Parts: sequence; C-alpha cells; structure tokens
Amino acid sequence: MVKRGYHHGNLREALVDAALKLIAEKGPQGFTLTEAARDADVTPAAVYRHFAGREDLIAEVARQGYAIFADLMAFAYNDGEPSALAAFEATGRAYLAFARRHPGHYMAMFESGLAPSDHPELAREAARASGVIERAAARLSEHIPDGKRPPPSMFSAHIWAMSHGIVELFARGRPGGRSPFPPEELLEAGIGIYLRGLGLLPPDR
Amino acid sequence: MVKRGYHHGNLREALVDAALKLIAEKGPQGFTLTEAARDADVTPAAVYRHFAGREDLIAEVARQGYAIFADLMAFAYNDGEPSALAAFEATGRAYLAFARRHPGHYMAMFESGLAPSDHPELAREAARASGVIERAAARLSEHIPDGKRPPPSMFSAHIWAMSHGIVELFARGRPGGRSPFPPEELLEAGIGIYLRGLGLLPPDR
DNA sequence: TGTACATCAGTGAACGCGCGTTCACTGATGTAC
DNA sequence: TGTACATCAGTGAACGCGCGTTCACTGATGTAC
Repeated sequence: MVKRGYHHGNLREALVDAALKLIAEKGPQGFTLTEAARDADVTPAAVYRHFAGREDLIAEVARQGYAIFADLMAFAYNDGEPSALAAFEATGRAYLAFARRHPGHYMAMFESGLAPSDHPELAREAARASGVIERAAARLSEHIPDGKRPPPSMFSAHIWAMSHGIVELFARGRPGGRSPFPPEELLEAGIGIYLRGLGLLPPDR
Repeated sequence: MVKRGYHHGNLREALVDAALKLIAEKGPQGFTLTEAARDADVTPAAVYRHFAGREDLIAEVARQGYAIFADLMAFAYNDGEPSALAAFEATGRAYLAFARRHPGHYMAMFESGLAPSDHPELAREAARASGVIERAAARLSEHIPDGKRPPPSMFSAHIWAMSHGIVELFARGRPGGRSPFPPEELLEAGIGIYLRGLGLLPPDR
C-alpha cells in the first residue's frame, strides 16, 4: 500500500477501479459504496466529492463498460473486412471476450438493473454499442439470398441473445455445476448453425 | 386482510408466496427475510420455524421453480408428439411462457446466484429439468440428416442460451428502452432459423 | 366427554452490524500579486 | 522568490435505518388416558 497525503490525487478513477473489482466479486447488488471507499483508502464521505451516490458510481462503471464494449465491437467488426460474414462472426467472439475480460463492467451493464434513461451519458454509450452491432447485421443482411430475409435488427437480437445467454448460463458456474462445452466453442458453433439457417453458409462443411 | 389466531396455519407456504412476490418485484438480492415475514403478517423470528434462514427460503423458491419448470417442459414436449420437431419447438415456447408467468421463480432460479450444490433438493430438481430438455434434443438429433450433427447437449445448450438471453435482454426492460420485437416472435424466429441451419427445416418456406 | 399434559408454532425484545448519507471542519494545493 | 488567500478534496463524527439472527417465553393445538 502506497502512502499518500491528505489528497488522494486520483480518487475518482480509484473508486471506479474498486467498484469494478467488487462488482465482479459480489455482483452489483452486493457492492457497497462504503467498501469501495475502504478499498480506495478513503472515508465514505469522500466519495460524494466525485459521485452523487452509490447508484451514480455504478452507472459510471456501466457507462465506461459500454464505451469499451462499443470500441471493441467496432474494432472486431473492422468495417466489414475481410468479409461481411467473417466480420460478423468476429463481433460474436468479441462479445464473449469482453464478458470474460471485463466481468465488473459486464455485470454493471447487464445485471445491475439500473435504468439507462436515468443516466443520459450511460444511455448514449449504450446506444452507440447497439449501433455497431446493428450496422454489422445490416451489412451482412445484404448477402442473404432469400427474399424473405428477416429484419437485420432481428437477427442481431438473436445473436446478442445467444451470446448473452451463453455468458450467463455457461461462462459462469450457474446451473448444477459447469458448462458442457467451452463457451467460446459453444458460441462459435451456435453462430455457425444460425448463419447456415440464414443461407449465409453452405449447408454442409 | 383475514384475521388469524396465534398460529398461522400455513406459514411455510405463505412465506414462499411472499418471497415469490418480493423477488419478482425487487430481484433476489433486494428480497429481505424481514419483509417476507411482514408480508405474511408474522414476526421475522417465526420464519426460523420453517427455514434455516434467508438463503434457505430463496433456495426453496428456486426448488419449486425448477419443479414447475421441469413439469412444464415435459408437458410441452409431450413425448415427442406429434413430431420430434414440433415438440422441440413447443419446449422453446414453454420456456418463455414460464419466465413470463413465474418471474419470481425464474429469478430465484437463474439470478439469485446461489450454488445448487449447497442445496441438494434444488440440485435434484434442476437436474430433472435439464434432463427433459436434453432428452428432447437427443430425440430431435436422430432426425438430423448430416453425418456431422453436433452433440444433442450442444444444441440444447444453444436453444437454452438463446431463450435465456431473450428473457434477460428483451422480455424485461433492459437495454436502452424496450424490445425491438415481441419476445415470443423473436424466439420463434430464432429457433426456426437455427433449426434450418441444422437441416431440420427446408431451406425456404 | 373431560382433563392433564406434551408439543411446537409464533412472540417480542434484544443483539451487533454495516449501510448510505449529512455536516461542519481541516489542511493541502495552486494562483495572484 | 515570497506571501496571502481562495479553492476544494478529504476528514471524522454522527444520524437513522433495516437487516439477519438468537433467545427465553407464551399460548394454541391435539393427543393420551
């Protein structure tokens, strides 16, 4: 533990880091403002110099999470190169990688139960992230042969839902023990089968 | 409010009911034993005549949830009639219907974070529910034409994950507002595309 | 049918606890002159 | 370079609160005789 003077110097960031750690450990509900303050080696009251309160701190964590998430998805998508299909599959992998590498952010974003509408900055970043995914789906949609293609926002929702479900059910220790398969493999296979169903992959390979 | 004497008569059940209501309202983490007792018009200490404590009450709710869930899935599956395919699709619909009609149970089962291994009765019911789904997948698997069919437990995991993801992301009010589609429609379409990808449905219809 | 008594479901008071938030304050920092 | 002073990040004590759990108890129920 590094000694410090009366002023912390970087408390806001330190509190976000502490919140990330605590949320990853105990979930957004188990997280307490007091413990975050303790973790940052500061009085609980000091938190109020930087955040409006407990919920506001969680919202900031979620906001940063969406920002990272959106960047990561955009990077994975890579403007649809080398192909709309490959790029789309990469976003699926990126989703899982994000959940794995940023569990605190992920939980604050999807399991904290806070209303984005109460936190405009949060809502903005969340919308940006959705935008990336939906654009990827729209581009891919152009390659669907069948005239009866589903709306892009529908199949981006399908992929998002499957990814999220795999994270929640199998990438943590939920039902009755462990996952039947490595989550990455499970998602890769699932997306493959799904895209084949859309006519975007040959029926056998 | 019905008046009652010194003995409640049916406290155990009343507490489970109260827990169901409260969990559905505030989530498993926001649920308190004290409030459940208040709801059942009883002193908090009375709860300890029927449950080992707070967590034990939540576990009982989850256990009952898995029991209902397993029965519902088995009923929907209907022994694979009229066809393995139709029966499988019916279990998907049943999943969503269960989440909708039994939110308290659903949350206790999938969002409470309690370890089934700590509650043997819970683990037993959970395993029974998994069994129904996996048996349905295994029966359906026999109809997959391709030699390279995935293991049944894998595609039951896919369907489960997509269903769960749709519940979490779109059947409640999560990201940035509301669902882009009715969850039922979303799941139905998703399962359809997925099964087409498995070669179980004709490529166009 | 009546009585004695064991059982045990629920009471009520108490406990220690940690929480989120407020408040007047203090002391380090950095800027103006 | 030195001094006065405004700023404001962090302190520490206090608050009221509701929580989960314990304990000795009480009073309704139902069973044995």
